[in-house]
Amino acid sequence: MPLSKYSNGIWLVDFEFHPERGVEGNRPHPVCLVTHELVSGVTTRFWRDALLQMKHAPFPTDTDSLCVAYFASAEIDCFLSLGWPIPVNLLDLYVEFRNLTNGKPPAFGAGLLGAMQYFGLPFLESDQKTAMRDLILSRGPWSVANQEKILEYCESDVIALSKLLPKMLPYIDTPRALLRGRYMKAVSAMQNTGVPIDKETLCLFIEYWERIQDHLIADIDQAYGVFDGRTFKRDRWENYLIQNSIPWPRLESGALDLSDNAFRQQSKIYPCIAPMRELRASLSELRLNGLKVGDDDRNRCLLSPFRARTGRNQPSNTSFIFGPSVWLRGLIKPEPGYGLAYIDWSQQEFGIAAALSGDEVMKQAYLSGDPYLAFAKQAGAVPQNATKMTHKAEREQFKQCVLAVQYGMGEESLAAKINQPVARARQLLCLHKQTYKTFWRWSDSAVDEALLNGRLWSVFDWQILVDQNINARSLRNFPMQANGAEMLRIACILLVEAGIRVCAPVHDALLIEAPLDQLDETVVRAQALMRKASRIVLDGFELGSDAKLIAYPDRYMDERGTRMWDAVTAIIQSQMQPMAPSQ
DNA sequence: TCTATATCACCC
DNA sequence: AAACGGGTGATATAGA
Repeated sequence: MPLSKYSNGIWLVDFEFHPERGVEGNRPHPVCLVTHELVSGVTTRFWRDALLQMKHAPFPTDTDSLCVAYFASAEIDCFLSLGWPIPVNLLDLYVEFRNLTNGKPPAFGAGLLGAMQYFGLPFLESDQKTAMRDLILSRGPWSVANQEKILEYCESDVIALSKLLPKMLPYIDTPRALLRGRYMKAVSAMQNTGVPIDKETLCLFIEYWERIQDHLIADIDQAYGVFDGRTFKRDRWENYLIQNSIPWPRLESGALDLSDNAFRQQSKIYPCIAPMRELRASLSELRLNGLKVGDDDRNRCLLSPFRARTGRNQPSNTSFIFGPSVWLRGLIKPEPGYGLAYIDWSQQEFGIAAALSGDEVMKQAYLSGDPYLAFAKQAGAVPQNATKMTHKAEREQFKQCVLAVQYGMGEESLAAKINQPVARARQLLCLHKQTYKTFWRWSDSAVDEALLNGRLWSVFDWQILVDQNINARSLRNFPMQANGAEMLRIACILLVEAGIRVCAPVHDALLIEAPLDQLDETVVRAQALMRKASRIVLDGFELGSDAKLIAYPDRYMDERGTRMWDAVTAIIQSQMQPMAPSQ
């Protein structure tokens, strides 16, 4: 990577910060900044009061300078909090270290400490780091001595970075690294925007959840007697089964199979099981206590970019509103005067597979607008004039077959999924192989490539290092998932840079926000940019998208969750009634 | 009583 | 060895 072109310097930066008022979900409150210019070797420290006086960063952030950080979205979050212009060129050594070691996890993790250790560089002990982090999170006020300690610590990270950069340079592919850096800026913008949440209802759910559970259990468990409070007891369930002479599937380990799947199977034969299945399904955890909602009622959390091996974001399920069950997405509600849109690419992985494999038949299926039905037609399983309505069952089976192929599923699992004999599943998989021969050659070649050369990579070179015993299903899936992640990153960059407020990325979808009078027009622009992102990743092949619009005062509602949402809100209503007079 | 593991549920 | 890709996280139970 040539650094000489950056005539205004190479600036290594690190902020220390804590969430505003200590509330997770709030924007960061910068405490201090240390910069180090690589060529001159000059290090400069800035405490918060100095930072607040500045209208822009205390170093050049134009096209002729390079800003370098470790997990740069955090640094950019601080830029946004301070209202500073964002650096044009951003290099994130965290992202590059993840890419360098992806698939072979470094002994000390992917943090700065892990990277330093990996390259044989000295570094601060991790317990010292923890102590310093706690000191910063305490939010002060700090004594002069402690301020000095915090600055010292911040500086030690910047100096570490200055040692790490030269070691990593030989492995860094500049244009791609800067593209990933651009994504980190978009990540920061999305984290800064966040998802608007109906906090009132959120608080009601948390407050009433145990009462709702007790209500449901009291109703149903009297016929079984297997609950101890809110806990389902396996041995009591076993007793119930013995007493009622009901056989039950077991796991490899000999334990009862208590999955919903087992309950579903047995419910068909023993209808008395059904109510217990319903109860267990509705009791599955609420998990809302960890949701990070700021004082302005917006869900903000670390999106954890590049955490997954395929390069996907991997935010915490409890912190992020898109983590828990879909019915809880009803908590997403636009602010007055605003609307939201959830835009997802249509059959993204199928489209990626078609385009990158160059399978013309598969591309044709994608372009038909209904790949699953098109597959059934191409395979000769339904007439050419078949529709979603006339051949619903066939379409569903061909759809499940397509999904099965994407995940590398075998015939037995597919058979179970579609509730058909294994022979039928085998036939479907055969039809896929016969219909999409070019795709299958491409898929085979990914496995060969990985085993031969030890790595696989996406179009912009997100790589995975592969050892001999990795399973072939992962390898076959990697090109689809990793390039899907690549496409999402490009879309985030394009939308954010176009000034669209992106609330969150969801693997193959984006949640965006706009004032109500601009919502329709913003969605049109966003969809155009998402098409553009697909062309960039797929060498001109275009993927379509579906948009679901939500206008204030409506809330987001996923059709899969409507039933549960209505049931829960009804119980809360009934529970609240007796309290009404006192309010 | 605390921790580790297995199992399960959920997301795309 | 398993045979559904990539994940996070809660809970029940076994074990220290």
